[in-house]
Amino acid sequence: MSRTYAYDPTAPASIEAYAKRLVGHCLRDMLAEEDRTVYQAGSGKGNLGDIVERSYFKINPGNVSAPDFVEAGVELKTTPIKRVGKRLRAKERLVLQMIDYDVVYGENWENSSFRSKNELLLLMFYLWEEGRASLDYVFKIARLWSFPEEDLEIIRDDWEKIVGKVRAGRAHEISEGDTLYLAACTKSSSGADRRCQPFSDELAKPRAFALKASYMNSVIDRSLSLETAVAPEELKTGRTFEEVVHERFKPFIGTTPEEIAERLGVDAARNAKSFYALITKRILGVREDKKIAEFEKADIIVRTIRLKLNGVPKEAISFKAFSYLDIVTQTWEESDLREDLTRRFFFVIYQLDGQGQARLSRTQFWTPPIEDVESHGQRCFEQTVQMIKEDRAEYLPKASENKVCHVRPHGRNSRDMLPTPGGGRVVRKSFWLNQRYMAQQLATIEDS
DNA sequence: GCATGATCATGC
DNA sequence: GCATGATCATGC
Repeated sequence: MSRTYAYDPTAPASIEAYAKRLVGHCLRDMLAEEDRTVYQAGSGKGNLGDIVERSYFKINPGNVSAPDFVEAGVELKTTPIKRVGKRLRAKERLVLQMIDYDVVYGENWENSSFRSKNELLLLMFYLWEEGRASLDYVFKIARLWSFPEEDLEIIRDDWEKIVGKVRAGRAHEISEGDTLYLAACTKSSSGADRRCQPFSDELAKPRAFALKASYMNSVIDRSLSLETAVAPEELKTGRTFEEVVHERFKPFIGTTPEEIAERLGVDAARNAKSFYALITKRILGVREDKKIAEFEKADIIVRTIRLKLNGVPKEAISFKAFSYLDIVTQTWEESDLREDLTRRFFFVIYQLDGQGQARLSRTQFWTPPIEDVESHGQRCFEQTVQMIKEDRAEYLPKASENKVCHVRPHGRNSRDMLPTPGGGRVVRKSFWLNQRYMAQQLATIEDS
């Protein structure tokens, strides 16, 4: 007998979309009458996590080593946050899994049950409030979470450290302070509860793998600062993410930024340097104080370009300033410049008329052609490094010397300087994409 | 009119 | 307080 779900239990995206329906609501709003009365009567006393699993998602997870949504490989975690001043903080650490001292010592990281069970989490954060019934806690964040590569490196080290103590017969000496993100927290019903460990006669406290509250705070920050522009349903129609994004801008083509601001209710000063960025966010349906989730996740650089009558951008495109001391230690292959030039860009392009009035012209995704990057980009980088090493940081490659990019000041003012390897100080600078080059690129990809 | 140098406004 | 993305100013 297959039961019917309000979501597709084999598809993480569908599970997440269903989970997000709970955001802004409490369980009392969402559950059928019979479910509510069960929990009010106390018979299903269980914590909020149990109620979410059984009554909201209608799953009945029992297997401790498999994820809750077995087919989708998704592990559901319901966890409280609290208000601290204006911010939302984790109320507690997030317990992921009991540590079985007799099993874990024989595992390695790659095939550990920790990894297989926690590969993809569905995090449901609710706002805990003093004195409220748990059915009335309001959910704030619902999202899939897989550990970013850089976090996973540290979590692996943490895991190794904890398992290392078990292997050394020192499970009784484990401390949460041993590790950075992943901790082995004590977990017992009674304080006197003790377990055997495989390589020592000493009894150890029962412990569980848990993400520290500080790590959960970073997850909360990363979740709240992002807002999705394109809903999963919009991609079901066979359109690509990029097509959907272009579509959003279409109704505004030919109109001025002032008109767009008016129509979308953007109340920002026209002279604000973030004016165009705000318009872009509003067109994509993202609030001002949020970042555009898809662009952040895909590392896409969003920039506004204003084209002069002759089709050349009014301004060059800057990257962030570099450190003279740091850049001379980089090789081209692993340089920040190469990384920047191999990223994808999303341009919102306005055309300026004879009076200097801008009108939205089109939007364009763009990645610098790799042959340009590996030739002109590399030459610009290597000349820059060479000249800095020769203590000539004042004379870095100019736009007239390179087809693709150049180096130019990029600081607060001419007194904003950074140390050079030669012991001097030179005005802070960065790489910039040449206006001419961008004009040529935008012209050739115009109708793609 | 463009290349280069200088600086601003904002958000974190 | 400062870095970043954006923009202004100037000199040829």
